[in-house]
Amino acid sequence: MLSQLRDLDLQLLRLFVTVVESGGFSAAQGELGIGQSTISTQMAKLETRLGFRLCERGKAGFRLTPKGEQVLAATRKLFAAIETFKGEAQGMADKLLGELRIGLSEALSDEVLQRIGEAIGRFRQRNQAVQIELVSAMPAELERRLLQDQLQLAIGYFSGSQTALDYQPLFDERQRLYCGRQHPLFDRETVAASGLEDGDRVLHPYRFGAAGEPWQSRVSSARCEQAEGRLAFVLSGAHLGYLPEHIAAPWVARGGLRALPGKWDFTVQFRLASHRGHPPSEAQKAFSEDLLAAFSTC
Amino acid sequence: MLSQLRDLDLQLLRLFVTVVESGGFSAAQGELGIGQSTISTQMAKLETRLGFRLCERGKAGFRLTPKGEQVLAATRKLFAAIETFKGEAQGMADKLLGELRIGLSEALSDEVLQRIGEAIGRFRQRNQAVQIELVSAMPAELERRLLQDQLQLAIGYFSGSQTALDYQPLFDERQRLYCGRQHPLFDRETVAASGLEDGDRVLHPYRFGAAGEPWQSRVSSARCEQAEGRLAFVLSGAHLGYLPEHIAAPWVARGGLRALPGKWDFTVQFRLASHRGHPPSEAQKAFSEDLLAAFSTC
DNA sequence: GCGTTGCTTCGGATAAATACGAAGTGTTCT
DNA sequence: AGAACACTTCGTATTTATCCGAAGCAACGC
Repeated sequence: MLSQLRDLDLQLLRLFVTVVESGGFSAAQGELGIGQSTISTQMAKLETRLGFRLCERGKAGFRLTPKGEQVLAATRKLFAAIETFKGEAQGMADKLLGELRIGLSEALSDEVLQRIGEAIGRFRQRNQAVQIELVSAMPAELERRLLQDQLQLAIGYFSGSQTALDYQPLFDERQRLYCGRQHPLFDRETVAASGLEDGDRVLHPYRFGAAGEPWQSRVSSARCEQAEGRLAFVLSGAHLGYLPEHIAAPWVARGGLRALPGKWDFTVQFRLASHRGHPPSEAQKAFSEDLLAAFSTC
Repeated sequence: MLSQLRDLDLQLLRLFVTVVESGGFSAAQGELGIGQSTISTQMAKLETRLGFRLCERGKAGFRLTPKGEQVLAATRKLFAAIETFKGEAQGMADKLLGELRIGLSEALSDEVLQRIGEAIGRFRQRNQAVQIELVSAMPAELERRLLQDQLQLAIGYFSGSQTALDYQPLFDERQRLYCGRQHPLFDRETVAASGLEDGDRVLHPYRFGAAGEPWQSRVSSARCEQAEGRLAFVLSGAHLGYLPEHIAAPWVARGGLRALPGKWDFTVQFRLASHRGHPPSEAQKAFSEDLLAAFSTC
């Protein structure tokens, strides 16, 4: 009646419930591990805060007052709510939350997509509720977005090594030099280096990594960043160009493309990039793990 | 992750919410009235207990972590539950609860029943949720049940004054001496005291209170506790007997009964009795008040 | 570079909660 | 009547919580 139940003391309520369950003050002292005088004081404090008596505990044993009954019920409800909260907080401790935006380079092979799918599968089996967004873009764009924290992770073949970014190797992709059916070199058994010098090559405006292309042409009147566009140039018969094997393979099978000898091949390393500056979220760390695991068997 | 959130500190959670609403530690120090170093310590404590970080508060302003968002939502739910509890406890403070068993003496007049009804009406307008039970029984039985705490209150004409019971006067009931049509005294204009001595009186085995009956007969071959039975004896014409006026009135009107002169009348006091030993419940006190108020205009 | 801001950490003062035991009260049991 | 029991009250000790200010750190803006 007096004070307006300032900051209801859970410990007092817990004590009250224990006392009720024990059926008396002195009976509860074992359960609570404190002396009965303390219990008496605490109960008195609780009753003062509430403004009414919770139990009769005179001569004739221990008995809840009607209000005591009501308070007991209300307290149990409250404790249930607290348990719920604790459960939620507890379950949250080792749960992955937040969102994850992942950039993917274009023209990934089926096998790579398969493995990325596997990584997502692994991740989804974790205790998580993460919003995942996949974004396809060219490598330079991916790096830009990483630096602006629009992406947390990106998979692609990245030119140099931006010091602000962290790279981890995922897999290698073989790039071969192709010519189309109409190209003069298409029917040649052997291809001399001199024969290549005059070739008009499709340029990739984006620099491949350290493992540079073994051949640079003098002439280059075509440029395209995307593999599809480069394929079109090569199919024209007017240009030579590097393509990933998995893009060219079906055309080679149909006789529309031919790979020049292996000595001009090179491999590009696809890597997983992230922003070095900010500490990664739990979700990001976990997904990176899952990605690396999925690609570990390459 | 470490400790299992031992006894979740509401104050810490309250602080957390305030900090979020203020949008930062130093911004919250005005709101909370404590220094920012304290806020920092408290937040760190909360985060330790939960096992994870709730917010980022470096250089670039204040921002909740995903888990922080979740905890914020869970905390608000918890606070709602606490408010509910406080509301219930608060509302209980001045609410009447429990049950009330009230004994009523038999053969109450319509007017008395009317007033008891009025008392119940008053009581029900209070802030209460009391289970009321009415029990009709003879006065001796009512007193016995009061002493055994089977009843909290009883209304009746009680013989002596049991020291263990507390009595409060409610109203007076006039008892008159009646004879039936067949009785020799029925047609006498005047009735001498000597004429009464031979009357065979219906005895009431239960003693009326201090205001004893002014006439005791020598002969008494009939006894009945209930007014109805005494009425039957008197109607027989063979017995004289005391009856409450309200019981006799309709028979007098029809010429079946006649009241002997007023000098033999006496009044019985109906009283409200309760067990002196146990302190009365709030509900009992309230109902007693309402009863006394209802009868105050007698 | 240098000051500002926002937070963290440390040490120490103060206030409050929590506890115990002894003494007291009132009831019940023998 | 006296012992036993259950609780209350009182005085006090000890632990714990709470808070402040000073110093330290890192990032940002100028």
